Amino acid sequence: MTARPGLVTVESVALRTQLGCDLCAANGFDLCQAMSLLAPETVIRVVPARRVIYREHELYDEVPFICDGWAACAIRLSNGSRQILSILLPGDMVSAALLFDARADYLVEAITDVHYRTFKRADVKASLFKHPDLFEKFSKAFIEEKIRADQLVVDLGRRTAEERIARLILNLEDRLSRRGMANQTTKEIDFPLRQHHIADATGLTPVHVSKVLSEFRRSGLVKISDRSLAILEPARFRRIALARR
Amino acid sequence: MTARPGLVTVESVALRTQLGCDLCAANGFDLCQAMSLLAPETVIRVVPARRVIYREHELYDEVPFICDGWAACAIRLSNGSRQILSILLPGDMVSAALLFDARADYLVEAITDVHYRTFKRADVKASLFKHPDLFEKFSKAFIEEKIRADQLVVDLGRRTAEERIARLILNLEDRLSRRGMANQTTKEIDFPLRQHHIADATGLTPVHVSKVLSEFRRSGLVKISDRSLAILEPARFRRIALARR
DNA sequence: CGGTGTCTTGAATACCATCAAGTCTTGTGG
DNA sequence: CCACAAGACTTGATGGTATTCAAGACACCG
Repeated sequence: MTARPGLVTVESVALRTQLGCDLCAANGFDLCQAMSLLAPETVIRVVPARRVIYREHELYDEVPFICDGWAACAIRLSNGSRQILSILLPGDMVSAALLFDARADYLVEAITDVHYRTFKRADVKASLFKHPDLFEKFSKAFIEEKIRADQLVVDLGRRTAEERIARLILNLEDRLSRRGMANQTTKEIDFPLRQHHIADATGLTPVHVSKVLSEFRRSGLVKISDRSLAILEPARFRRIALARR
Repeated sequence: MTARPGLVTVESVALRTQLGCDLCAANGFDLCQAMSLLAPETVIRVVPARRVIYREHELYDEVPFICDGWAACAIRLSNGSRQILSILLPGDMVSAALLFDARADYLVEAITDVHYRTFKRADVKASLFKHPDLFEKFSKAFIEEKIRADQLVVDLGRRTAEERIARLILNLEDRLSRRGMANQTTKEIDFPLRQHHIADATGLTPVHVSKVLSEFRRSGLVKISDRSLAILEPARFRRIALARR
């Protein structure tokens, strides 16, 4: 998910055709790979950080998948505040809900430079019936999405700021590891999130996120620098996140 | 969803066989009705209020549907606090996640006396492939579930206590109306929720729920008495719930 | 070099939790 | 049927967590 400047053109959206998923940062993660086998030739769109990929209240007949980079799927309120529903990593489908509901009120925004591709809603649905194994993969992805949403509800409803932030970080670390995107030895991960992303994902304010993270650093739990993160004391950190399982 | 004492036996779980859904309080709501056509003969279980229907960490090969009464689907933390993920009304499937994941950590508890039936996981999955229209209904139900979960995330992350409670009430009123379970003229609805249910559903404490509801009553917004509820000033009430859309 | 975005820190405040006491209702067993 | 226990709700006092407001440091970019 490091920037690949060569592909980011002056255009807000650059188009690029290629076979397969040579660039896939997620090492052929599950669902996206399975879909790619059925539709190997697609355009891959490239957008710079902070740009909107998917705007609420607009109609799309496509579902985006993240090939490279980080993005955020959020809901925006009329007063400007936002709640991030999920941080999207390479290999992630934006949301299974988009497959069946063309008018979901999601706002998807690139966090880093993002490469993404799309599959046509109708194509995906047709494939589901023809390929039971794809159906299985798809169901699993959807269930996982739902379970994570439910966990987020518990986090926001019943956990403190410290717990929420620690859990977010551990969650990301876990998801990156499963993609082979965490440094196996140093346990260091790319961490392009701004503090306001963390705030929007945890239902807090950027100011308070700053204070909690400072406290984490001061007590030697984590190291955050230069858009990368390392958990220095995994055991103690996990204890914060899982204090109340 | 009023109690039907005749069916509640001394047993904690009474069994009763019947054809179709004569008792269905949801007037043949959507998904459950569709399933019933495929499997008309089932047992209907009856449990008294406050009893557990589905316990976390246990394995089931069945998915429960609510025929009559109210239930709550929650996640419980080790310190005893709970977060209710959804209030289940007649016609509701407990959670589509149970269809694909036998080990979801949900705790389902009866709020009123509850009649429910179950369908075997394998049967449902098989039917999905054979009957595309059922697949459609099912997908819709799942998507709705997800969208409501996402909305709940926004509520807990970005809304005040007043907004959360008002939205919960309006949500329930809406869902009951669509089932023909709200009094068309008086706009009154059965409202068996205890304040601790509201607290667990909104991420608040029972004490604070009491204070907010008292304020709602004092300002003439709602009337709550005898386990039923009426929104006295819908316009003003909606303004609280939708202040920030 | 101004502008914008990011982060930090401190002070004041708001919102909601916690604690506690008391009322009232509901259910239960003697 | 009564006595007692448990659950449900209310209200006030107090406290803690997180927000809001504000100001300043720093980096990056055009």
